[in-house]
Amino acid sequence: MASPRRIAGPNAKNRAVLLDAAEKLMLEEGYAAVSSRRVGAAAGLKPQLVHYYFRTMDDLFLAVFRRRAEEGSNRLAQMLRSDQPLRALWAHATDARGTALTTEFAALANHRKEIRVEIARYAERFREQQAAGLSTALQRHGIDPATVPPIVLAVLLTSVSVVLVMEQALGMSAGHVETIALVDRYLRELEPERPSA
Amino acid sequence: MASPRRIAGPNAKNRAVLLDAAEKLMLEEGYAAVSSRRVGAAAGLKPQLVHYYFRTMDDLFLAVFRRRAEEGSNRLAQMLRSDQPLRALWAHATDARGTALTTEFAALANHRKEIRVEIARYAERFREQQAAGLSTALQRHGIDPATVPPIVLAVLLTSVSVVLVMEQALGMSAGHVETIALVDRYLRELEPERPSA
DNA sequence: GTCTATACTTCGATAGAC
DNA sequence: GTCTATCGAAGTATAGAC
Repeated sequence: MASPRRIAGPNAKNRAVLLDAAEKLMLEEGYAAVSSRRVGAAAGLKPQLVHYYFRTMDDLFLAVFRRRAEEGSNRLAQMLRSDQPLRALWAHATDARGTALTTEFAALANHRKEIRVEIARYAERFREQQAAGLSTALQRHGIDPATVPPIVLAVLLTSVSVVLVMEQALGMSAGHVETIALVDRYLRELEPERPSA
Repeated sequence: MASPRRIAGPNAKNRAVLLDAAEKLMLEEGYAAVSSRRVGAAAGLKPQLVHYYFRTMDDLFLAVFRRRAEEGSNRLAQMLRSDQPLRALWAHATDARGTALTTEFAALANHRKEIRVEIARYAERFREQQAAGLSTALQRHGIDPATVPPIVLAVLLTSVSVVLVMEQALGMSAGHVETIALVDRYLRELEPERPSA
């Protein structure tokens, strides 16, 4: 049975401030740095307010995730509508900030059940949507989807970009430029034209 | 200036017990669960003993890492000597336990500088060694290393296996069997024969 | 509706006892 | 050489004041 404690409504004034602070902390110092005290300090508020706006710390994490998830879905749809969807997807996937946050959430999810199911559900939906978009893009380029199934392409795209970003954060670079060169070569074959201005 | 406190020698009797407990905790509940109290309890020892055998918690993490790293290097050399090195590498990379521990260390490294540099150094060495092994393996199979540079293959191998294992832990599966099928197809082309008994 | 005083738990680490 | 008593800081969360 959950606590009967009163909690702020979804549009309360300091909610967004706390969400911003939590996301920033998470990105710069990892999810373990996201404590009520640290978030409060970063937002210029008393730590107890975190528990007024979000019942538990997990609620806070979920709220941060949902805000980004919604944005991510919209961005994906937009990229798939562009005239160079493959290039757009690759550019977005290798954007360090976004992918780093995703990785941090994946690590967090590993030992928080409630968060895990929500992230997994979102990620699966994202992948299916991505694969569907890749499928139409490949057809438009005259590629037979039987050679490399679009869903496999989606897995590869995610895998390579996630690991490149992770390793970059660690200060690693072995094989990075060569891998990126290979992807670029592949992209040039499939989407040769620069977008018309 | 470090503390003048006395610390046990490297072969003190409870050291290995604590290392085992820490590694197990890390694997099952994530690095955040590795506190002196939890490790002590899991090892059946007083929590303060953790600080006798390891000056700081970071020292403990590094000791766990080094033990596995050494084993990993040996295993890699052994796999590269086998008659089906590609298959051996892939099987090892997709082993959930080993890769999960690696990922946990990567997450930990993200916000602990000392640990980060050591992990990065090891990972770079591991990749170079892997690429060198892949290079000879490909030559033996008559593949031109210019098509797909061995170091890129090493990056791809790591990327795909890391992400598959991570997602599996989250309960995701979209595209997994298809991706594994593609890798298997590739492996069958390169290393068609079952090893002779 | 918004915020604070406060309780209770767990953390890493050290000084010093055996 | 091995272990324990103990400290101060930080963690989450609640009850209740404004």
